[in-house]
Amino acid sequence: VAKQTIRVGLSRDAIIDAALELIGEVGVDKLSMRQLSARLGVSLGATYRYVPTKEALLALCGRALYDRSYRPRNLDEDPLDWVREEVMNLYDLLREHPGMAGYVIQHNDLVSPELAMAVAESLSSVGLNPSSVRKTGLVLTFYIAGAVLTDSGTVLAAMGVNDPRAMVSAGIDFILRGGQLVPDQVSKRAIKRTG
Amino acid sequence: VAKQTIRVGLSRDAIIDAALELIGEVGVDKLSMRQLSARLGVSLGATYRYVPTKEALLALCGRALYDRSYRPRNLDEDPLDWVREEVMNLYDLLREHPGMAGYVIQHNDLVSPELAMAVAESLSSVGLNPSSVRKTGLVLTFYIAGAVLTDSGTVLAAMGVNDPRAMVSAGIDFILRGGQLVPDQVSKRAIKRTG
DNA sequence: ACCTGAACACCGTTCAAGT
DNA sequence: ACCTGAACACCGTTCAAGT
Repeated sequence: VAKQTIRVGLSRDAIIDAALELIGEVGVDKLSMRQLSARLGVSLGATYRYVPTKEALLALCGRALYDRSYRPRNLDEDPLDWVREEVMNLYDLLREHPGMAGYVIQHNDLVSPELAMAVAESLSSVGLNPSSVRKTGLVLTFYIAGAVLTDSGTVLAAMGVNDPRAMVSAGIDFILRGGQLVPDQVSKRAIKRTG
Repeated sequence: VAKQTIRVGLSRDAIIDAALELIGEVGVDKLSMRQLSARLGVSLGATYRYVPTKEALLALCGRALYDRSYRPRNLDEDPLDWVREEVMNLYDLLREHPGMAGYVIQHNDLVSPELAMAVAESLSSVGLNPSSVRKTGLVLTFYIAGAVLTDSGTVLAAMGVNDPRAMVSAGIDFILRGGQLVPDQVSKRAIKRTG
């Protein structure tokens, strides 16, 4: 039978985009290489030309999600505000792609180091000493991981909270301020920008 | 052919134990119902008599892990010490069962509510007001989730930490004390047991 | 060079059939 | 009642064959 092979112009980026789109609809668990190839209008083997394995594809998707959430900090921007916004961006994106959060954190070479770096940088630029940067950064990084990983909506609902996003953000402030137990004047002095 | 069916005495608990054992060896990803049945010396169908689905089995394993980590608090025990130990117990168990952490948190009806409850209870018994209990509890819960989920060893190594377990524990103290930014006398007053 | 589609070795799940 | 093992519908991955 005569059958012409159309030049599809497939690319790794196109595959990642389609994968994230599909994940947004059905979640990571139900993503299959066959379904993905079908959506791309391409045979199964074609997809495997650009992506060595499903695992690798998911890693690429995780990285893509982080890249999409990333916005460089403006020089005149408060570092802590910036961290807060970065985290909420990632939070929203991960929530739009069910199952990616769990995947992203288990392969923590993806976003964790960069996030931790950004957090540490912003903390030290706010005037904290190295020791405080380390400890606060540690707590903040794990807090973010937990808040972003856990379906915080469910957990927070169980705790009587009805606005997850606001509450997660409040938790960030809590940590950045060194905890609610701190008297006001202390936290203000510590958080106020130095420049 | 003559073939006798031996009474195996299979049970749900035996299946969970074997599953956790297997997970400890190969991780959640490579656990298969066939391999599990083989280890139990039982046919595939037999396992499905006691466990409706693989998903359900994993949920049961998550709960079993939490139950194993749980130790009731002694009346004369410092509530915060108890929380710290509980968390580290769970931390160790999850680390011994690769992939369970990610699973446990995604199905957060498993351990999160009880952990959050235990945390909140111990915080209020230490003398914090309801508002502080909520905020500290929130942060602590997500921190624990993150610390336990993330392969903290890798992340901490990237941050120049060489003893993950101690560092995770230190993070708990950091939160319980309301952060390192707190002057000593404040944290001591806040953390000192009331009784 | 790029793509197809059949094939392989596995899954999770079900269910008639055995004792 | 409890268990078996074959069958079904899917996977991820590979690779000869086509253009």
